[in-house]
Amino acid sequence: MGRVSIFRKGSWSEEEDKLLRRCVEMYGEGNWRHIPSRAGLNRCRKSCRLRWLNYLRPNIKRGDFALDEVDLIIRLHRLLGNRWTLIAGRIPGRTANDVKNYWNSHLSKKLRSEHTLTSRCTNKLHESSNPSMNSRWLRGTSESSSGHDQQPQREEEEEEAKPSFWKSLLLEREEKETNSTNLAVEKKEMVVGEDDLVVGVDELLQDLDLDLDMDMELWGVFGDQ
DNA sequence: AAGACGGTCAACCGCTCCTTC
DNA sequence: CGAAGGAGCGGTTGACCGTCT
Repeated sequence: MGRVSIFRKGSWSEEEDKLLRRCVEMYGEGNWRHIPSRAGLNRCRKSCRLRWLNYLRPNIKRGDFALDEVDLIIRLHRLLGNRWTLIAGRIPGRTANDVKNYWNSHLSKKLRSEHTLTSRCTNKLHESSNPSMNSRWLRGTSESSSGHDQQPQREEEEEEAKPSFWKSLLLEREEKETNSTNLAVEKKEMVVGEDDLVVGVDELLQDLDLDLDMDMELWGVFGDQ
């Protein structure tokens, strides 16, 4: 016999938002068990918490992710994996849900397509003295190239400044492709690109040293030293 | 113009971790 | 020390919206 939830589900109304915001401002965050009744909401505590954290909380940034934010997400994801709250904690105004959604809808796809394009790009890298400019994905236009190599577009955007991390990402991926795809190589790759990563996440390492030390040991990153 | 399709994002679900007793 | 309940997290879903055919 299935139990029917007594709580309301689905999208939040403005009135519910107002009640929740007022309640949290009055009683503070935490104690989510009591929030629904205090606010007069027919919502479960989880729903209230999520709504507050992802939508109502002050200083939440909305809209597109800036380039440096994307940069940070990629770097942190390489270090932390899918620990979205930790990643989001390093990006002011962004929630774990935001980061997770952005990763799933933008970055994972980009990295996947990059994965398939890497071998092609790699060949060009060896031919060219200015390798990173040849791949479409580096310009953020990694749509399918319909099976055959396209002529490099030489439009004005060709000379647009390219974030250096894309270059390093490509080179790191190349390294990875060349070596192999197993976990051992993943670990090695962490070491290869370590300088770059560590510079980008110094603060994180300070804040999370215990947590990360554990991760790094698990991944063998510091074990090689 | 309209239906199909794909992308995005808010919200839910189930699991794990943490705290308290 | 173990059990129970609460809190938090990541994965997944589904509705909505824009674009394509």
